[in-house]
Amino acid sequence: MTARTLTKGGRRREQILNAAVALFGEAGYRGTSLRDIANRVGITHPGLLYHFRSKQELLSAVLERRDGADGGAAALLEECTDGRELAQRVLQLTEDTAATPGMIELFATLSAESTYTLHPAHDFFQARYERIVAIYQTMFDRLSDQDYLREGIETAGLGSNFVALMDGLQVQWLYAPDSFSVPGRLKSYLNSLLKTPL
Amino acid sequence: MTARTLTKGGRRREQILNAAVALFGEAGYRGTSLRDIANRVGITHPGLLYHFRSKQELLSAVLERRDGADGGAAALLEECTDGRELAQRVLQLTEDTAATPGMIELFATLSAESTYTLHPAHDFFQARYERIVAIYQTMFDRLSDQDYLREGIETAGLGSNFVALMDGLQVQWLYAPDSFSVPGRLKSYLNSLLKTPL
DNA sequence: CCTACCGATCGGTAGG
DNA sequence: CCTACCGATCGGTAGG
Repeated sequence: MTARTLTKGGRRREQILNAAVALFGEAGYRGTSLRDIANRVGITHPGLLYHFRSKQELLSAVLERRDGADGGAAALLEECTDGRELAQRVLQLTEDTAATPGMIELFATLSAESTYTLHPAHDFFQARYERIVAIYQTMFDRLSDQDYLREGIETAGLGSNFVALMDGLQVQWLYAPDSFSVPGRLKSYLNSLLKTPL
Repeated sequence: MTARTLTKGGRRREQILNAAVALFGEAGYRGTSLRDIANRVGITHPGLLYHFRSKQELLSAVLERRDGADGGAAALLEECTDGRELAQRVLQLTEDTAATPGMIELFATLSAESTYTLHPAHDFFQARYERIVAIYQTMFDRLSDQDYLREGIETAGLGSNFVALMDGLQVQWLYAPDSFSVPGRLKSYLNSLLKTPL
Protein backbone atom coordinates (compact mmCIF):
# COMPACT_ATOMS: atom_id res chain seq x y z
CA MET A 1 0.00 0.00 0.00
CA THR A 2 1.88 2.99 -1.26
CA ALA A 3 -0.43 5.37 0.53
CA ARG A 4 0.46 3.70 3.81
CA THR A 5 4.16 4.43 3.65
CA LEU A 6 3.45 7.80 5.19
CA THR A 7 1.52 8.66 8.32
CA LYS A 8 -1.31 11.16 8.17
CA GLY A 9 1.03 13.91 9.30
CA GLY A 10 3.65 12.76 6.87
CA ARG A 11 1.21 12.96 4.01
CA ARG A 12 0.23 16.47 5.01
CA ARG A 13 3.87 17.48 5.14
CA GLU A 14 4.21 16.02 1.67
CA GLN A 15 1.31 18.13 0.41
CA ILE A 16 2.77 21.25 1.96
CA LEU A 17 6.18 20.57 0.45
CA ASN A 18 4.69 20.06 -3.00
CA ALA A 19 2.74 23.30 -2.75
CA ALA A 20 5.84 25.11 -1.50
CA VAL A 21 7.96 23.82 -4.38
CA ALA A 22 5.37 25.00 -6.87
CA LEU A 23 4.82 28.42 -5.35
CA PHE A 24 8.45 29.19 -4.48
CA GLY A 25 9.24 28.17 -8.04
CA GLU A 26 6.64 30.50 -9.51
CA ALA A 27 6.89 33.57 -7.35
CA GLY A 28 10.14 33.01 -5.46
CA TYR A 29 10.66 32.65 -1.73
CA ARG A 30 9.98 36.27 -0.90
CA GLY A 31 7.09 36.43 -3.32
CA THR A 32 5.27 33.58 -1.62
CA SER A 33 3.52 33.87 1.74
CA LEU A 34 2.80 31.08 4.18
CA ARG A 35 -0.87 31.88 3.65
CA ASP A 36 -0.49 31.21 -0.10
CA ILE A 37 0.96 27.80 0.56
CA ALA A 38 -1.49 26.90 3.32
CA ASN A 39 -4.38 27.97 1.14
CA ARG A 40 -3.30 25.65 -1.63
CA VAL A 41 -3.33 22.72 0.80
CA GLY A 42 -6.64 23.74 2.30
CA ILE A 43 -5.45 24.68 5.78
CA THR A 44 -4.69 27.94 7.57
CA HIS A 45 -1.22 29.36 7.88
CA PRO A 46 -0.89 28.62 11.60
CA GLY A 47 -1.88 25.09 10.60
CA LEU A 48 1.08 25.04 8.28
CA LEU A 49 3.32 26.27 11.08
CA TYR A 50 2.28 23.27 13.10
CA HIS A 51 4.10 21.11 10.54
CA PHE A 52 7.03 23.45 9.86
CA ARG A 53 8.22 25.72 12.63
CA SER A 54 9.03 28.63 10.36
CA LYS A 55 9.13 29.72 6.74
CA GLN A 56 12.87 29.14 6.73
CA GLU A 57 12.46 25.60 7.98
CA LEU A 58 9.99 24.96 5.18
CA LEU A 59 12.48 26.34 2.70
CA SER A 60 15.21 24.08 4.05
CA ALA A 61 12.96 21.06 3.76
CA VAL A 62 12.17 22.00 0.18
CA LEU A 63 15.80 22.44 -0.74
CA GLU A 64 16.81 19.11 0.72
CA ARG A 65 14.47 17.45 -1.72
CA ARG A 66 16.92 18.07 -4.53
CA ASP A 67 18.62 14.78 -3.90
CA GLY A 68 16.82 13.38 -6.90
CA ALA A 69 18.56 15.39 -9.57
CA ASP A 70 21.87 16.38 -7.98
CA GLY A 71 22.48 13.11 -6.21
CA GLY A 72 21.66 11.29 -9.42
CA ALA A 73 24.40 13.08 -11.31
CA ALA A 74 26.92 12.35 -8.56
CA ALA A 75 26.02 8.67 -8.64
CA LEU A 76 26.56 8.55 -12.40
CA LEU A 77 30.17 9.60 -11.90
CA GLU A 78 30.93 6.32 -10.18
CA GLU A 79 28.68 4.30 -12.39
CA CYS A 80 30.19 5.28 -15.74
CA THR A 81 33.90 5.52 -16.15
CA ASP A 82 33.59 6.17 -19.86
CA GLY A 83 33.23 9.91 -20.39
CA ARG A 84 31.06 9.60 -23.44
CA GLU A 85 28.60 7.24 -21.83
CA LEU A 86 28.63 9.51 -18.79
CA ALA A 87 27.70 12.50 -20.91
CA GLN A 88 24.90 10.56 -22.48
CA ARG A 89 23.53 9.51 -19.11
CA VAL A 90 23.75 13.07 -17.82
CA LEU A 91 21.67 14.21 -20.77
CA GLN A 92 19.15 11.48 -20.10
CA LEU A 93 18.95 12.65 -16.51
CA THR A 94 18.18 16.22 -17.55
CA GLU A 95 15.48 14.92 -19.85
CA ASP A 96 13.89 12.91 -17.06
CA THR A 97 13.95 15.77 -14.59
CA ALA A 98 12.60 18.11 -17.25
CA ALA A 99 9.44 16.03 -17.04
CA THR A 100 9.08 17.05 -13.38
CA PRO A 101 9.05 20.79 -13.83
CA GLY A 102 8.45 22.15 -10.33
CA MET A 103 11.90 21.50 -8.91
CA ILE A 104 13.75 22.92 -11.88
CA GLU A 105 11.73 26.11 -11.85
CA LEU A 106 12.39 26.34 -8.16
CA PHE A 107 16.14 26.13 -8.50
CA ALA A 108 16.30 28.48 -11.45
CA THR A 109 14.34 31.08 -9.52
CA LEU A 110 15.86 30.61 -6.08
CA SER A 111 19.49 30.42 -7.15
CA ALA A 112 19.28 33.97 -8.48
CA GLU A 113 17.18 35.26 -5.58
CA SER A 114 19.64 33.76 -3.08
CA THR A 115 22.54 35.64 -4.59
CA TYR A 116 21.85 38.10 -1.83
CA THR A 117 24.22 37.35 1.04
CA LEU A 118 21.53 37.64 3.67
CA HIS A 119 19.07 35.38 1.89
CA PRO A 120 18.24 32.29 3.95
CA ALA A 121 19.18 29.99 1.08
CA HIS A 122 22.43 31.76 0.23
CA ASP A 123 24.78 29.29 1.89
CA PHE A 124 22.88 26.35 0.49
CA PHE A 125 23.28 27.56 -3.08
CA GLN A 126 26.88 28.56 -2.62
CA ALA A 127 27.68 25.04 -1.45
CA ARG A 128 25.52 23.49 -4.13
CA TYR A 129 27.31 25.33 -6.92
CA GLU A 130 30.66 24.12 -5.65
CA ARG A 131 29.33 20.60 -5.60
CA ILE A 132 27.65 20.39 -8.99
CA VAL A 133 30.30 22.38 -10.82
CA ALA A 134 32.84 19.83 -9.56
CA ILE A 135 30.65 16.98 -10.79
CA TYR A 136 30.37 18.29 -14.32
CA GLN A 137 33.99 19.34 -14.36
CA THR A 138 34.90 15.73 -13.70
CA MET A 139 32.78 14.71 -16.65
CA PHE A 140 34.64 17.06 -18.97
CA ASP A 141 38.02 16.06 -17.58
CA ARG A 142 37.22 12.46 -18.40
CA LEU A 143 36.03 13.36 -21.85
CA SER A 144 39.31 15.15 -22.36
CA ASP A 145 41.50 12.41 -20.90
CA GLN A 146 39.78 9.83 -23.05
CA ASP A 147 40.29 11.96 -26.14
CA TYR A 148 36.67 12.58 -26.94
CA LEU A 149 37.01 16.36 -27.21
CA ARG A 150 37.91 18.28 -30.33
CA GLU A 151 41.45 19.53 -30.58
CA GLY A 152 42.18 22.81 -28.88
CA ILE A 153 39.35 22.53 -26.34
CA GLU A 154 40.57 23.57 -22.90
CA THR A 155 38.64 21.86 -20.09
CA ALA A 156 39.24 24.64 -17.55
CA GLY A 157 35.88 26.12 -16.58
CA LEU A 158 33.82 23.74 -18.68
CA GLY A 159 31.97 22.32 -15.67
CA SER A 160 30.99 25.77 -14.50
CA ASN A 161 30.04 26.78 -18.03
CA PHE A 162 27.80 23.77 -18.38
CA VAL A 163 25.99 24.58 -15.13
CA ALA A 164 25.68 28.20 -16.23
CA LEU A 165 24.17 27.10 -19.51
CA MET A 166 21.63 24.91 -17.72
CA ASP A 167 20.63 27.73 -15.39
CA GLY A 168 20.49 30.39 -18.05
CA LEU A 169 18.53 28.26 -20.48
CA GLN A 170 16.06 27.39 -17.76
CA VAL A 171 15.33 31.05 -17.14
CA GLN A 172 14.80 31.74 -20.83
CA TRP A 173 12.63 28.68 -21.07
CA LEU A 174 10.38 30.02 -18.34
CA TYR A 175 9.80 33.13 -20.45
CA ALA A 176 9.10 31.16 -23.63
CA PRO A 177 8.44 27.48 -22.83
CA ASP A 178 7.47 26.53 -26.35
CA SER A 179 10.43 27.99 -28.16
CA PHE A 180 13.01 25.29 -27.36
CA SER A 181 13.93 22.33 -25.19
CA VAL A 182 16.60 22.70 -22.53
CA PRO A 183 17.94 19.14 -22.81
CA GLY A 184 18.08 19.52 -26.59
CA ARG A 185 20.19 22.62 -26.26
CA LEU A 186 22.51 20.96 -23.77
CA LYS A 187 22.97 18.10 -26.17
CA SER A 188 23.91 20.34 -29.04
CA TYR A 189 26.28 22.23 -26.75
CA LEU A 190 28.02 18.99 -25.82
CA ASN A 191 28.13 18.03 -29.47
CA SER A 192 29.92 21.26 -30.30
CA LEU A 193 32.72 20.11 -27.99
CA LEU A 194 32.88 16.47 -29.06
CA LYS A 195 34.74 15.00 -31.99
CA THR A 196 31.73 12.88 -32.92
CA PRO A 197 28.19 13.80 -31.86
CA LEU A 198 26.28 11.88 -29.20
CA MET B 1 30.11 72.47 -15.90
CA THR B 2 29.26 68.82 -15.82
CA ALA B 3 27.34 69.22 -12.61
CA ARG B 4 25.11 71.72 -14.34
CA THR B 5 23.79 69.36 -16.99
CA LEU B 6 21.15 68.26 -14.51
CA THR B 7 18.78 70.35 -12.45
CA LYS B 8 18.69 69.88 -8.68
CA GLY B 9 15.73 67.56 -9.06
CA GLY B 10 17.45 65.75 -11.89
CA ARG B 11 20.49 65.12 -9.76
CA ARG B 12 18.35 63.77 -6.96
CA ARG B 13 16.59 61.47 -9.39
CA GLU B 14 20.03 60.30 -10.49
CA GLN B 15 21.02 59.52 -6.91
CA ILE B 16 17.82 57.61 -6.34
CA LEU B 17 18.28 55.61 -9.53
CA ASN B 18 21.83 54.68 -8.59
CA ALA B 19 20.74 53.54 -5.16
CA ALA B 20 17.87 51.57 -6.68
CA VAL B 21 20.14 49.82 -9.15
CA ALA B 22 22.48 48.80 -6.35
CA LEU B 23 19.80 47.63 -3.97
CA PHE B 24 17.54 45.92 -6.51
CA GLY B 25 20.68 44.20 -7.73
CA GLU B 26 21.66 43.00 -4.28
CA ALA B 27 18.37 42.04 -2.73
CA GLY B 28 16.02 41.96 -5.70
CA TYR B 29 12.96 44.10 -6.37
CA ARG B 30 10.80 42.45 -3.75
CA GLY B 31 13.64 42.31 -1.27
CA THR B 32 14.16 46.07 -1.41
CA SER B 33 11.85 48.59 0.19
CA LEU B 34 11.38 52.20 -0.78
CA ARG B 35 12.64 53.07 2.68
CA ASP B 36 15.90 51.22 1.99
CA ILE B 37 16.48 53.22 -1.14
CA ALA B 38 15.42 56.53 0.37
CA ASN B 39 17.67 55.93 3.35
CA ARG B 40 20.67 55.42 1.13
CA VAL B 41 20.06 58.79 -0.48
CA GLY B 42 19.42 60.51 2.82
CA ILE B 43 15.75 61.30 2.35
CA THR B 44 12.50 59.78 3.59
CA HIS B 45 10.46 57.37 1.55
CA PRO B 46 7.65 59.82 0.87
CA GLY B 47 10.43 62.08 -0.32
CA LEU B 48 11.40 59.42 -2.80
CA LEU B 49 7.80 59.14 -3.94
CA TYR B 50 7.90 62.81 -4.79
CA HIS B 51 10.42 61.96 -7.52
CA PHE B 52 8.92 58.64 -8.59
CA ARG B 53 5.19 58.13 -8.29
CA SER B 54 5.42 54.47 -7.28
CA LYS B 55 7.85 51.62 -6.75
CA GLN B 56 6.92 50.27 -10.16
CA GLU B 57 7.69 53.55 -11.83
CA LEU B 58 11.09 53.55 -10.17
CA LEU B 59 11.67 50.03 -11.44
CA SER B 60 10.73 51.05 -14.96
CA ALA B 61 13.12 53.98 -14.84
CA VAL B 62 15.88 51.68 -13.63
CA LEU B 63 15.26 49.16 -16.39
CA GLU B 64 15.30 51.78 -19.08
CA ARG B 65 18.83 52.64 -18.11
CA ARG B 66 20.07 49.47 -19.78
CA ASP B 67 20.53 51.27 -23.06
CA GLY B 68 24.24 51.33 -22.43
CA ALA B 69 24.93 47.62 -22.64
CA ASP B 70 22.11 46.28 -24.81
CA GLY B 71 21.98 49.21 -27.17
CA GLY B 72 25.75 48.99 -27.50
CA ALA B 73 25.59 45.42 -28.76
CA ALA B 74 22.86 46.29 -31.23
CA ALA B 75 24.94 49.15 -32.59
CA LEU B 76 27.91 46.86 -33.09
CA LEU B 77 25.86 44.74 -35.47
CA GLU B 78 25.74 47.58 -37.97
CA GLU B 79 29.24 48.75 -37.27
CA CYS B 80 31.03 45.47 -37.92
CA THR B 81 30.08 43.34 -40.86
CA ASP B 82 32.93 40.94 -40.21
CA GLY B 83 31.71 38.28 -37.78
CA ARG B 84 35.07 37.78 -36.16
CA GLU B 85 35.63 41.43 -35.48
CA LEU B 86 32.06 41.62 -34.24
CA ALA B 87 32.70 38.83 -31.76
CA GLN B 88 35.80 40.58 -30.53
CA ARG B 89 33.96 43.83 -30.04
CA VAL B 90 31.16 42.05 -28.20
CA LEU B 91 33.72 40.59 -25.82
CA GLN B 92 35.24 43.99 -25.30
CA LEU B 93 31.81 45.33 -24.48
CA THR B 94 31.23 42.69 -21.81
CA GLU B 95 34.61 43.53 -20.31
CA ASP B 96 33.76 47.21 -20.19
CA THR B 97 30.36 46.66 -18.62
CA ALA B 98 31.89 44.20 -16.15
CA ALA B 99 33.71 47.21 -14.75
CA THR B 100 30.33 48.76 -13.91
CA PRO B 101 28.97 45.99 -11.75
CA GLY B 102 25.64 47.33 -10.48
CA MET B 103 23.69 46.97 -13.69
CA ILE B 104 24.85 43.46 -14.40
CA GLU B 105 23.99 42.26 -10.93
CA LEU B 106 20.64 43.89 -11.36
CA PHE B 107 19.81 42.08 -14.56
CA ALA B 108 21.07 38.73 -13.33
CA THR B 109 18.89 39.00 -10.26
CA LEU B 110 15.81 40.56 -11.79
CA SER B 111 15.60 38.37 -14.87
CA ALA B 112 15.09 35.31 -12.69
CA GLU B 113 12.80 37.08 -10.25
CA SER B 114 10.67 38.35 -13.12
CA THR B 115 10.08 34.89 -14.46
CA TYR B 116 6.86 35.11 -12.47
CA THR B 117 4.10 36.13 -14.87
CA LEU B 118 2.66 38.70 -12.50
CA HIS B 119 5.98 40.37 -11.73
CA PRO B 120 6.01 44.02 -12.82
CA ALA B 121 9.15 43.49 -14.91
CA HIS B 122 7.97 40.28 -16.57
CA ASP B 123 7.02 41.78 -19.90
CA PHE B 124 10.15 43.87 -20.00
CA PHE B 125 12.40 40.85 -19.64
CA GLN B 126 10.39 38.74 -22.04
CA ALA B 127 10.82 41.40 -24.70
CA ARG B 128 14.46 41.94 -23.78
CA TYR B 129 15.31 38.28 -24.21
CA GLU B 130 13.77 38.25 -27.65
CA ARG B 131 15.80 41.27 -28.56
CA ILE B 132 19.22 40.27 -27.29
CA VAL B 133 18.94 36.66 -28.34
CA ALA B 134 18.31 37.89 -31.87
CA ILE B 135 21.34 40.16 -31.69
CA TYR B 136 23.73 37.40 -30.70
CA GLN B 137 22.12 34.96 -33.09
CA THR B 138 22.96 37.35 -35.89
CA MET B 139 26.54 37.37 -34.71
CA PHE B 140 26.76 33.59 -34.90
CA ASP B 141 25.01 33.47 -38.24
CA ARG B 142 27.62 35.82 -39.65
CA LEU B 143 30.44 33.80 -38.13
CA SER B 144 28.95 30.76 -39.82
CA ASP B 145 28.36 32.43 -43.19
CA GLN B 146 31.88 33.76 -43.21
CA ASP B 147 33.24 30.31 -42.43
CA TYR B 148 34.79 31.14 -39.08
CA LEU B 149 33.11 28.27 -37.21
CA ARG B 150 34.50 24.76 -36.86
CA GLU B 151 32.96 22.11 -39.06
CA GLY B 152 29.80 20.51 -37.78
CA ILE B 153 28.75 23.48 -35.65
CA GLU B 154 25.04 24.16 -36.06
CA THR B 155 24.14 27.81 -35.48
CA ALA B 156 20.57 27.08 -34.39
CA GLY B 157 20.14 28.22 -30.81
CA LEU B 158 23.65 29.61 -30.44
CA GLY B 159 22.42 33.14 -29.74
CA SER B 160 20.16 31.94 -26.98
CA ASN B 161 22.90 29.68 -25.61
CA PHE B 162 25.31 32.59 -25.47
CA VAL B 163 22.85 34.72 -23.53
CA ALA B 164 22.14 31.80 -21.21
CA LEU B 165 25.83 31.38 -20.58
CA MET B 166 26.20 35.07 -19.74
CA ASP B 167 23.29 34.97 -17.32
CA GLY B 168 24.27 31.71 -15.67
CA LEU B 169 27.90 32.70 -15.27
CA GLN B 170 26.87 35.98 -13.75
CA VAL B 171 24.86 34.21 -11.06
CA GLN B 172 27.74 31.89 -10.21
CA TRP B 173 30.07 34.84 -10.17
CA LEU B 174 27.94 36.55 -7.56
CA TYR B 175 28.40 33.53 -5.32
CA ALA B 176 32.14 33.38 -5.86
CA PRO B 177 33.42 36.63 -7.40
CA ASP B 178 37.08 35.74 -7.14
CA SER B 179 36.93 32.33 -8.75
CA PHE B 180 36.73 33.40 -12.40
CA SER B 181 36.03 36.21 -14.83
CA VAL B 182 32.81 36.22 -16.82
CA PRO B 183 34.29 37.84 -19.94
CA GLY B 184 37.17 35.37 -19.82
CA ARG B 185 34.76 32.47 -19.82
CA LEU B 186 32.76 33.93 -22.67
CA LYS B 187 35.92 34.27 -24.67
CA SER B 188 36.94 30.68 -24.16
CA TYR B 189 33.41 29.60 -25.06
CA LEU B 190 33.60 31.50 -28.33
CA ASN B 191 37.02 30.02 -28.96
CA SER B 192 35.60 26.52 -28.58
CA LEU B 193 33.35 27.30 -31.54
CA LEU B 194 35.88 29.07 -33.74
CA LYS B 195 38.39 27.53 -36.08
CA THR B 196 41.11 29.83 -34.81
CA PRO B 197 40.94 31.48 -31.39
CA LEU B 198 40.28 35.18 -30.93
C1' DC C 1 -4.84 21.57 13.28
C1' DC C 2 -8.16 26.39 14.14
C1' DT C 3 -9.35 31.15 16.02
C1' DA C 4 -7.67 35.17 17.53
C1' DC C 5 -4.22 38.11 17.80
C1' DC C 6 0.56 40.41 17.74
C1' DG C 7 4.31 43.70 16.21
C1' DA C 8 6.75 44.84 12.15
C1' DT C 9 6.93 46.31 7.68
C1' DC C 10 5.21 47.51 3.36
C1' DG C 11 3.66 50.99 -0.54
C1' DG C 12 1.23 54.89 -0.79
C1' DT C 13 -1.54 59.38 0.55
C1' DA C 14 -2.69 63.95 2.85
C1' DG C 15 -1.37 68.19 3.69
C1' DG C 16 1.78 71.33 4.07
C1' DC D 1 10.90 67.41 0.12
C1' DC D 2 8.99 66.17 5.60
C1' DT D 3 5.60 64.58 9.29
C1' DA D 4 1.94 61.94 10.20
C1' DC D 5 -0.80 58.49 9.04
C1' DC D 6 -3.38 54.68 6.41
C1' DG D 7 -4.90 49.84 5.21
C1' DA D 8 -2.90 45.63 3.81
C1' DT D 9 0.03 41.99 4.48
C1' DC D 10 3.59 39.52 6.58
C1' DG D 11 5.67 35.64 9.81
C1' DG D 12 4.87 34.01 14.04
C1' DT D 13 2.58 33.00 18.87
C1' DA D 14 -1.05 31.79 22.45
C1' DG D 15 -4.13 28.82 23.78
C1' DG D 16 -6.94 25.41 23.03
